[in-house]
Amino acid sequence: MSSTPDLLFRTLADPTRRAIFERLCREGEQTVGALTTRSGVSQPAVSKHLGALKLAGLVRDRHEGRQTHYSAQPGALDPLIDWTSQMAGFWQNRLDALDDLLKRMDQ
Amino acid sequence: MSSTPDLLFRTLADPTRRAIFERLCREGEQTVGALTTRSGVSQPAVSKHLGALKLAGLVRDRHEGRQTHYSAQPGALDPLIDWTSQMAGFWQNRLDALDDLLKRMDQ
DNA sequence: TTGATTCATAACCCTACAGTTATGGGTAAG
DNA sequence: CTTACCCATAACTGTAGGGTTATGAATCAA
Repeated sequence: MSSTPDLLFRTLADPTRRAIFERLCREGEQTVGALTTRSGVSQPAVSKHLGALKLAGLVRDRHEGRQTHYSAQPGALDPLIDWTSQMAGFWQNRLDALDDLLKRMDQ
Repeated sequence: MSSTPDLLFRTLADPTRRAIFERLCREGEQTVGALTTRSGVSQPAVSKHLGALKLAGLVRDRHEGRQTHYSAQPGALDPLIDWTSQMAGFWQNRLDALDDLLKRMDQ
């Protein structure tokens, strides 16, 4: 059902890249120039990060004249949410099993 | 409230390390030797990954004789869950704002 | 047309880190 | 006591990838 979160984890692991994605989530659509401002890195670096984010399906790009607008892609984090709840579910199941065991030992 | 998910993302970005963590979640407590089996890498590599997972608070270790048992640490993924829902919340807010705008334009 | 602006790509450097083998400390077994 | 086993650490290597500068393609302005 849910696709592998591998690419998602690798893409979001870099702090600079994750910060760019967070800004797009918080403030909405941005041009590359706007994103470069206060990103702490050069414009080519930002472009590469945006390329990686796009490859992971985390952002969309929209060309308008000579500038490119990027925006966060809703739903792209779903595999991440699925994975975390699955992991959380596993130890929950074992806690339940332990609970059952204790109950059976009790009686 | 929620701590930075930076270390969590970096730690879970590696596929081998994430696979070890998944196994601990699915199958419960495991010794290093058991985890080395079918991990595809050497025992020292597994030990290093377990060290990294422990540093990120994702696993606990329990010493018993000459072997060390590792287990997934429940709740360690909470910052990750917080971060994702926060990001999801941001674009949800903007969708709501857009919705409001459209309603006001409509009347 | 010329010049300025915006972004993407190329080419390169350098560091972080995942992997390895070698080894030692601690514990159980003979 | 000696041997075998389990794990952690040290030391080293190779590579993936994030950073840079340089440059070109495309668009807008003068």
